[in-house]
Amino acid sequence: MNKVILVGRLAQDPEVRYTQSGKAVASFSLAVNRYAGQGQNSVDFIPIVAWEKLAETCGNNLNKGQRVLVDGRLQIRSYEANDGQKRRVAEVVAQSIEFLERRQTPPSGAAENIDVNSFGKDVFPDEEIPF
Amino acid sequence: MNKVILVGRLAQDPEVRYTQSGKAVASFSLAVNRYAGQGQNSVDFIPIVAWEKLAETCGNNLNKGQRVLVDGRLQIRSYEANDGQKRRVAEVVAQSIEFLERRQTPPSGAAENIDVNSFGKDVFPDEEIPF
Amino acid sequence: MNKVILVGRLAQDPEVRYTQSGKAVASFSLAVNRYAGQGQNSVDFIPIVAWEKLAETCGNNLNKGQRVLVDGRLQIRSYEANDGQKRRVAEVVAQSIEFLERRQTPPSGAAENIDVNSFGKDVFPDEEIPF
Amino acid sequence: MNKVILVGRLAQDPEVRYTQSGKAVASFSLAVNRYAGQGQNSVDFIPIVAWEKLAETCGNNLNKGQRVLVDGRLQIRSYEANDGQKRRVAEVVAQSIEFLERRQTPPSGAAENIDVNSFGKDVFPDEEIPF
DNA sequence: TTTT
DNA sequence: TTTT
Repeated sequence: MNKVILVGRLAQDPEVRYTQSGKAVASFSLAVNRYAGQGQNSVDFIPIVAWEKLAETCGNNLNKGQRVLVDGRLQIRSYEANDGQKRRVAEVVAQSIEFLERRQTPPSGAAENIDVNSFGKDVFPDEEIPF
Repeated sequence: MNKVILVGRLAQDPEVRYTQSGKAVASFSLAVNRYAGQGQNSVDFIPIVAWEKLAETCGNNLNKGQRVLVDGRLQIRSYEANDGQKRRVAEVVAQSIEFLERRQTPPSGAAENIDVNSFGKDVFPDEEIPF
Repeated sequence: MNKVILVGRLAQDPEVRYTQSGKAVASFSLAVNRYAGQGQNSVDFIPIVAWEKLAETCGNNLNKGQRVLVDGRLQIRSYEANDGQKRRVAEVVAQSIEFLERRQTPPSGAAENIDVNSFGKDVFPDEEIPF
Repeated sequence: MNKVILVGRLAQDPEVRYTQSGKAVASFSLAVNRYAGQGQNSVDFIPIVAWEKLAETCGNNLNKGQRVLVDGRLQIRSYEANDGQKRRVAEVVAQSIEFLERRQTPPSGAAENIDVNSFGKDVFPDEEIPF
């Protein structure tokens, strides 16, 4: 059991890249408000990653500022930093994303609440992420 | 909504420290197995933090290897590294912990499944964590 | 661990009643869309119950049609039906409710996304529910 | 979003039946302890349903008394009672089940913590359940 | 840095 | 109908 459920707003437009094997990967930062008691609210900026069809759905339908619900798992990934040091980064690998509002600037005919529940349910190994 | 639910085993005994204001903080790494398809299982080592009464319950009742269910929220914390650089670390702030098995080496009379659901439900601001 | 997380729309205005001891209880039915594959979507109407301050917040701020996120636990309650038979009903006891959109017909100055995370965290016994 | 996460013990051995179309369906009641404050613990007996491969895994590996974690969704199902009246029943449709302890009376070589995460992820319509 |  |  490794489950994460977040509601927040995209802090940026999703970036979609492709692995060498051709898999789409979307990544963005999610601003999640933290209720810290007496009017002292703060924010966590949480890195989100989505793969394959779900990645493309994100790229095509999500924009900075939009509110979403992300259902996924928390993953710790190791990478080599510029100074040659090994560092760890945590990110949420999205398994499904629910759109909680229509996009700010509707380009085509984006319906409210596109359900992507059927995409991206697969679990991926620590494949080469191109970023 | 910022919810994390994990089932895993303590990768180490909990360390309990105290803030300057006297609050207990327990921290440990949780080994969460990842089902990566065809017998290719791997692990995420996820940093867990608990506060106050829940921290003390952890210190008194948990040991390396024990399996627990952690219910909490995902938090990104900034700190200054040794080289003066600002770095971010993700950790799960436990709101409750369910013990899924009795401890390996029962010291007193530790019952199976001590329910700590009533402790530590509070949300803490980014207070000075002493580690 | 008994956790339920639902996103849906109120199928009706909340009804607020009071127990003999004076506790507020709100109840409503939540329409939760079910993604049933190939365009075959259906709905579950799930009974929600909220207590005390959270009940009052519901009564004052929620209306039929509004979309909310409910975080709670699943409870089975026994009652005696009109024909004298004992029957069981399942309901979700809300621990917190996040408003995912401003109300349809703003009466006062209802802000978007009122956070009620701090209310209603308590667990209630099977008290006499007045309905 | 319709998510339910429960930890409890099987109140009975799973019953496995088959629909007319040949799909396996397992059902059992899960005893979930409720922490009701001051030593006043009570229990919810929650109906669980599993389909197909997951149903068979349940039938072959689970017994009364075993502790499991159920991850699923809450579903309201209508049926016609013996007296001709329409009635509703709530049940949790399991999407995955994690075994939190080895079975009481190991028949073959049941390993601890068989991971069924890869089974039963599909969502089924309100198909004819044979019970 | 790591658990079974 | 019920688990530890």
